[in-house]
Amino acid sequence: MVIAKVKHDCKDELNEVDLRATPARVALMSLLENTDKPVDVQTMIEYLEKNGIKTDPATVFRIVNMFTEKGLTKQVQLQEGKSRYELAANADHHHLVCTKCGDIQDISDCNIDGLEKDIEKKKGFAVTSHSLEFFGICKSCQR
Amino acid sequence: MVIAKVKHDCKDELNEVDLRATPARVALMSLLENTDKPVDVQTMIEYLEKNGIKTDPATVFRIVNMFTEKGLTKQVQLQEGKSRYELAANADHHHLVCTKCGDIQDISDCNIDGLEKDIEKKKGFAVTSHSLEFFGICKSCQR
DNA sequence: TTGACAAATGCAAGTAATCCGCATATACTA
DNA sequence: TAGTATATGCGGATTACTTGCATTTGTCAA
Repeated sequence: MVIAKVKHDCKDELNEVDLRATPARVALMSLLENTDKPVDVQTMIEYLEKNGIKTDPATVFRIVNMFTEKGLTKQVQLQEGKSRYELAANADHHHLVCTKCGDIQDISDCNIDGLEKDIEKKKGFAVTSHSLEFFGICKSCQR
Repeated sequence: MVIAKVKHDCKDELNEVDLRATPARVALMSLLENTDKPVDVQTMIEYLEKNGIKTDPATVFRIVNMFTEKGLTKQVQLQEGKSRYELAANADHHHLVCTKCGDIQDISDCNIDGLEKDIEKKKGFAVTSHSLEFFGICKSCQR
């Protein structure tokens, strides 16, 4: 059943958005489904290599751009000078970033929607997305 | 009096944080004081050149890093793959970024503080800062 | 099953943002 | 005004990311 779960085959998600199910894409979808924080490209490359899938950075960048364009993933920037990616389906949350150890936790229940509506009304600005991240020191780094 | 205002001399701010008042630093402080949206390094370089102040990118990066370290400025990232900087004294607001024309507007009155307190209580995470940005289409780009 | 073709990939080269070391220049201070 | 710590300029390096092109590979129809 674990197998069944993993093998539920990310191919379906890929086919749904008209993307061919190549080994690298399937593996990356699976990585994203089994990771609880946004993943950077370096980590993706290492994951692929560890799983015997030959690749190079250009391809991985193309893949995540394509995923994001097709709405499978969401690009997240946490002031690191690089991007991370998470499944769009799981993206209804925000992040707590520990500036000491780099750990990333999710938080939900932010009530930003009200603020968005306000903005639309007051500024005539059509909000399509927002980013909200908190930076600080996590529990364990506080000793 | 305009002169007086501009010449109120950013040197004071610089001296207060133990930074020497070099031409580039003074000019950049003045740029930041007279710009209503966060400024990127490219713009700073062009500004300095336009004002006859010879410089190079490494120096400007060093200056903004120093400014930020000393608390004069705040670094802002708007998903552009580069940083912008604004005066820390004016930083009690967030941004509306138009993904069509690139225009940036400020918004204030966000009430995030309550959420921050929640996080500290629930997660034991000591929040030191947060970033909140909205992306969408501005009034004029909507036609 | 297979063959054709569009779609992906690998590689090499290129760009943009940012940083670092070191020698020189310069703002402040006595 | 000289002395010194601090800034700067320059060259080179790094990292994230992109692009062009030739080759490979999913997919789908026969």
